[in-house]
Amino acid sequence: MIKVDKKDINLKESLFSGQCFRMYQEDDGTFTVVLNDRVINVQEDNKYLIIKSDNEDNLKNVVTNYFDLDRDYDEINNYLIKKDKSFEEIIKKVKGYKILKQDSFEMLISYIISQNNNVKRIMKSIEKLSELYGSEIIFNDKKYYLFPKYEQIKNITLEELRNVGLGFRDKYVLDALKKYNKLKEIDSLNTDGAIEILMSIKGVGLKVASCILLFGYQRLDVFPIDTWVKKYTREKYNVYKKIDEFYKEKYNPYTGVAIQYIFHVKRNKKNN
DNA sequence: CCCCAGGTCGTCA
DNA sequence: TGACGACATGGG
Repeated sequence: MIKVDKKDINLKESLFSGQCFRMYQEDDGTFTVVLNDRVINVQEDNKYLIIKSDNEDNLKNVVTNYFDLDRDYDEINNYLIKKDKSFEEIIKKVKGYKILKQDSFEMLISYIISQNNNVKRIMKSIEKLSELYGSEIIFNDKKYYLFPKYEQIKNITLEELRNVGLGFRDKYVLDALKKYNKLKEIDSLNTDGAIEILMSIKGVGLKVASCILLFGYQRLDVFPIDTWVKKYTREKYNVYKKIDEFYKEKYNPYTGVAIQYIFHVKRNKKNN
């Protein structure tokens, strides 16, 4: 077991905000999250995150990195407020929400699966894929399955993928695997170049590419425009077209964070 | 049964 | 460019 300073993170808001698909709230109020290479259970008090895991190697760094605890969100928030006064209200509502640093390959496949799909079924599909092809982890006497590594599914066939029940998205996943090696260029590319490479994968459009870059590559300037954000932009600013340019000018280089805040507020309102 | 899901593709004007 | 239906599957 380890303890880390939780800073100002709100665990539940960050985990259950649609960016992550491998989190579970336990009956005792703690959260279990399947990371890239291990399973963690997180309990929080006022000041600390108390972490247990099947693998305690380097655990403090792993957790600090995953929850991005070392990033100065105050600086980002102040920047957004300076750019747009209406963020004072928004930030009050989303305080503690952070963009998690998730695995890029997992995000690639997960967000391809997410298209025209609902969160429940997305989670189920990812769970199935992990069960069939990922590594098994035993933690607290329970079995968990890590999201498969590229090497574990690179030779998968369309027929095998059918068993996962991805619907029409299975051929998109296959194309992503085929083009996997090209994605290594992403780190050396600017935003537009990175988006272009991702969109060369069949089934990856602007929205999915943006999610992959924001959640899997921590490109905080990249922002997914979805139906919620479109609605908000229409209602608040009376803007219908070129929404991407509109926001980029307003909030770069933290447009991704800004749009996530807006999305998060909208979604919470719906869930009440 | 019909509707929808954090979209994208193919097609046609 | 822009609009529009199809797309697999399961939950409401």
